[in-house]
Amino acid sequence: MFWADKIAADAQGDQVVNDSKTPSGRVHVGSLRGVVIHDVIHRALKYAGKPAKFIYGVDDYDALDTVPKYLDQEKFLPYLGFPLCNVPSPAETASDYAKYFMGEFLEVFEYLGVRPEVYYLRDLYRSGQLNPYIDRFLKNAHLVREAYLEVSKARRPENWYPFQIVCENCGKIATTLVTDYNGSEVFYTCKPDATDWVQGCGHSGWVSPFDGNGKLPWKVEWVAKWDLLGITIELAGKDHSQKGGSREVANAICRKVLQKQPPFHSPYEFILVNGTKMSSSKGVGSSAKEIAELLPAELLRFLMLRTQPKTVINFAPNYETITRLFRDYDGLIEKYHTWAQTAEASMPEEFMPLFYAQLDGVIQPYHPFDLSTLVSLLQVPHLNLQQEVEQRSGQPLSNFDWEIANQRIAVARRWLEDYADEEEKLVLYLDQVPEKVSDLTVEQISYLEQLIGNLERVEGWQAEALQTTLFSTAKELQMQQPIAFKAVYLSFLGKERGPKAGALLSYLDRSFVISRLQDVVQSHVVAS
RNA sequence: GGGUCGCUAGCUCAGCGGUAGAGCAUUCGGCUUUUAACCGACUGGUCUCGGGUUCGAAUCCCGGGCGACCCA
Repeated sequence: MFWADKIAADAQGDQVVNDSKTPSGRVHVGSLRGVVIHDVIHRALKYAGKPAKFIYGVDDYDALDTVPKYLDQEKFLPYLGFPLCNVPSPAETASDYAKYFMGEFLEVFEYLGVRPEVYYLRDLYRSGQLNPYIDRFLKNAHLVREAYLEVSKARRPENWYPFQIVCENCGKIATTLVTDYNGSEVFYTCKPDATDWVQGCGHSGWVSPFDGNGKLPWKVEWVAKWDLLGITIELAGKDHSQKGGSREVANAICRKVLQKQPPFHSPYEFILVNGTKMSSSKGVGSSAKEIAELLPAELLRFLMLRTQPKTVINFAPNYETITRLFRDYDGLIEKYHTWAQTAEASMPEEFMPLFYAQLDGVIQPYHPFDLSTLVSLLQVPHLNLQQEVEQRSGQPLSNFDWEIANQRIAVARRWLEDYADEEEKLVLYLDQVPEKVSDLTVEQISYLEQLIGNLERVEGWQAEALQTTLFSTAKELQMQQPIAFKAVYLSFLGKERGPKAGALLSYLDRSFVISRLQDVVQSHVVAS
């Protein structure tokens, strides 16, 4: 059974699926894995006929702990340690920092057809909804300390309380330490040495912890959210899921203080780019937004779904990875199409990743056109792409087929522009003979010699005629066609393969083509 | 130093107690014009290693190696 359906099958009663994110900066594609996983679990629940809802929390009461390098350091450094919702927005399009970056992320949600109910922690705190939990955790601070000690071996002082006040004097939340609670107010100090990345102002005093004056530490806050919102399913990235890690601490707090079972949990793996973890602070890899601009939504979902949550996804936007992704997807579409015509009862499991990759839950078959071919065609000069696509498809294309084809053309074009490196692009050797021609065999050289003569005589200089000449010359010498074509490609591209040779030559001047071929033949004579 | 997850065909992955699978690549064959693109076929694996449990292990248990990550 597909992993999400398995989770759905085991669920009893009403389900609330939750996921959350701290909007501390630009979001990486790796963060989408959790989003898609939770979305699919939610869909699987509904598919299984179980009542379920999907909510998404924005942890905007967390502190700004670093200023991302793509932002104005001078402007944002003074806000280090502030709750994210109290930091100004980098642009006027949003009211504050948290909304700005979350807004970017939510655009990607929309693009991917992920539509959870989004809630902001600032609202939960300021509206007083979390007040009962704040009171309870403060009164049971000893149990929270116990959980930390038992699970993560972290010893907290006897007067440590699980709460952080937004300093009334300097506005920071990261630097304050609560050391007492009298049932309605806490005593806190904004400590200069609380963290090694920002200094507190030294202010201290009694203040109410309620109605947004501060926040619970996030492992505790997590538990409060679970209970307040009735969350029953929440997975977490592997980083939080370690033994003694934050999720386990939260589970222990949940059991000790609330005496309730924590939600269903299972860890999921990262998405690596070129073998390293994506980190938004290091700026390695591609942002969710950038990848969403490259890949159609279904393909991006498919990327995350075809691999089980516990397996690492290695994603690099190179030729190999990208074309394989599309090929696998299109292959499944065709297979599904064949299966759907004999339509039996339930969908085989192999189609589930495809099914859940759809935005609207309907798989609409189409006549696929290979992405790698489009990448090639786009690099052939003077080519009528639409016409070429139609011709090669071998059947009339429907409007939907064209929609998909045009989408793929856009992907191929963007990939060539933004991601392809020189090795992956077509490079014409205009000024010099490629070194690789030394690989040519005697047979291939004689083919080129013969070709020179035939090309000098060819009427006009059109792609079709040239293509015919290439073939007929091979036939004259009774050569295998691939061997002949390789000789041509090596002479102009330094590679054994290339786009349609006739079209390639037609773009070049006859005199250049002939003199190049003569140079190649000559160099071979000299070398041998 | 401790821990979590992973390791299956060249590559990407499925299988998770009952005779090792898919796609792609490779190879071979075809192609009087689909030549980075078509068609057909065949290859290809002591399932990371060593023990154990079992009638039977890729699948469960223990230990080693390697990789990714987390905590110190």
